[in-house]
Amino acid sequence: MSTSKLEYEMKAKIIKALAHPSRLMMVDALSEGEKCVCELTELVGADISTVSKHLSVMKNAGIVEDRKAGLQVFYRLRVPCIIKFFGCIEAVMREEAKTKEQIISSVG
Amino acid sequence: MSTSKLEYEMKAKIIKALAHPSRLMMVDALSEGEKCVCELTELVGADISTVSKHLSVMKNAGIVEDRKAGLQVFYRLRVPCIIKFFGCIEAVMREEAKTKEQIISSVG
DNA sequence: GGTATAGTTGGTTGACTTGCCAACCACAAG
DNA sequence: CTTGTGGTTGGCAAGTCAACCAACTATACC
Repeated sequence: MSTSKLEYEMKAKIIKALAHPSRLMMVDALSEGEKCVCELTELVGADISTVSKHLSVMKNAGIVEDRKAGLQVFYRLRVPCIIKFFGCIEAVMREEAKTKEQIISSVG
Repeated sequence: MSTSKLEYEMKAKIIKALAHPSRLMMVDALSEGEKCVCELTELVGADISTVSKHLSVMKNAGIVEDRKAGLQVFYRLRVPCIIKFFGCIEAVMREEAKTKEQIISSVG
């Protein structure tokens, strides 16, 4: 089952949309439920225009969707499994920590 | 359980190392078992120096590890769960396809 | 030693990303 | 209709990334 080049490009676009500390922080927050831009802005501590752009990157990638309510815009995860993905990323980090430990103990 | 800014940065680094079509293609190939740089070069169809740099990005992020055997260097996945991650990315793509369908049928 | 092969590293160039400010749009409430 | 608030968009400066070529390292084999 060969995967086409176009498909890899689409996947890369989605993954790229997750590949930023502030965006990860927002996704983490959104895993608890929808949040307005103002809440996310306070959370990440950046300019609201910056946060808005981050959100539009993720929206464009299909990771989040929005809903306007009065003056506020609420964002939520469109595909909750994104959260599980983090488990594997943490596994990579644990592996790395383990390797570093071994290096340190072999030097010590 | 609040996650620190540093932790988000580390996770983002790992995710960023996956966020490229050629690198995804290589990870996919490596899920079948280790491959030498020459095989991966042929697979992605880029200059060998480009492929080598992609691999070093992933190695630096802890995604792959390498092993030298004679003239060749073999790379393999360090944390196989990376592959499962793709399942979720595909879910995002399916959701997106579904939404587009709805838009098209509502227009038609 | 000399030569060939497999990879890595350095350097350059063009393209993309990020973050902020400023300007703008949309809704709500006087 | 004006004013205020919440978001978005445009634009710029700084930084990062990707691809190739060229130069280099490392191993193998003669």
